[in-house]
Amino acid sequence: MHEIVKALKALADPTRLRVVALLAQVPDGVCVCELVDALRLPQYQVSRHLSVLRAAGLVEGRRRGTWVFYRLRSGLPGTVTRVVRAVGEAGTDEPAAEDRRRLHQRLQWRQNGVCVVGYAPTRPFREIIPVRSIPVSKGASRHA
Amino acid sequence: MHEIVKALKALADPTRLRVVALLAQVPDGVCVCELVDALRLPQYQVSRHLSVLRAAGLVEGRRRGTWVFYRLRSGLPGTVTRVVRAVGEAGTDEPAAEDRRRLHQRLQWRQNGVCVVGYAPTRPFREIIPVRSIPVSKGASRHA
DNA sequence: GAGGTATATGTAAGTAAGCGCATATATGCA
DNA sequence: TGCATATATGCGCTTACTTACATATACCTC
Repeated sequence: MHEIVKALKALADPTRLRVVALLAQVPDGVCVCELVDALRLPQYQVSRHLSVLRAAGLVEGRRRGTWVFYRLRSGLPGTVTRVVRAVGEAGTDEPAAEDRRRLHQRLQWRQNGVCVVGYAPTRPFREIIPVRSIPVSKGASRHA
Repeated sequence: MHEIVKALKALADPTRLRVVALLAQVPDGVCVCELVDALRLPQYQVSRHLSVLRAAGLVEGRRRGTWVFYRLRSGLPGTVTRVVRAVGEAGTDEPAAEDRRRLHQRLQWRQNGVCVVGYAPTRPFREIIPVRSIPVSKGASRHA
């Protein structure tokens, strides 16, 4: 019961719902800067929300070089999984569609399946552009 | 999206989870005093939590004489329904079982399918006993 | 090591949520 | 009308959450 409450508390926030909806789109994981672009939120806010989700056991992050890729955790208790899945499918509605659009646009910039561009430095948000060229480091091509 | 956040916020509380798990047991509804006995919580707390769930659109209450019967609302958005259902099934674990046991014991006291006894006046909680005899009023036998 | 980029976090301020007590409202009955 | 029971709610207090800014940490490249 307590596990579920933790999960629900973590999910009971519009921004975190958006994050989960996006993560549900990319099973292999999304890096923070990609989320920043898709959500149009300041980086520290995205990180903070991710840490809440992580503390609740709903997501896990894996470092790959400078970047950290987050994805939904598998192997959660049945009830939690059902809730997360239901929430992930909430991407069927209005504003989530915009997030998804921006995310998929951003994913186009990946090289060898990994994120290689930063996020737009400051608000006001402008269209996403590649920031620098490929710093692909050792073993970068294994992920995704 | 906002509907879901409201629902999740309402569900993200251990007591309200217990309430929902109990309501999921009795589709026709449970009166407040029955919940008070099953949950072993002060009446004002149960009422308050029910009002939160009601404000979130998750439950509805119908008056029948002095009593108010609450039940899970039907016809919610798909995602919300899935979440509520998942949460309702959370009754599979530990402390929820005790709640269910007490609720079903309490439901035994019903006459013609309606609640006719009050709740144990004050804590410390003792075993549930009928408080007074049948005040069944007009049309009371239709419910449940 | 220096410098740059990506990500995380300490902290302070504003806001919301929960609890307890008392009390109000609503209904039934005499 | 008056009393009793069931339920709801206003209020103060405390605690938890959210945000924003600044800054720290981690990693890469040179």
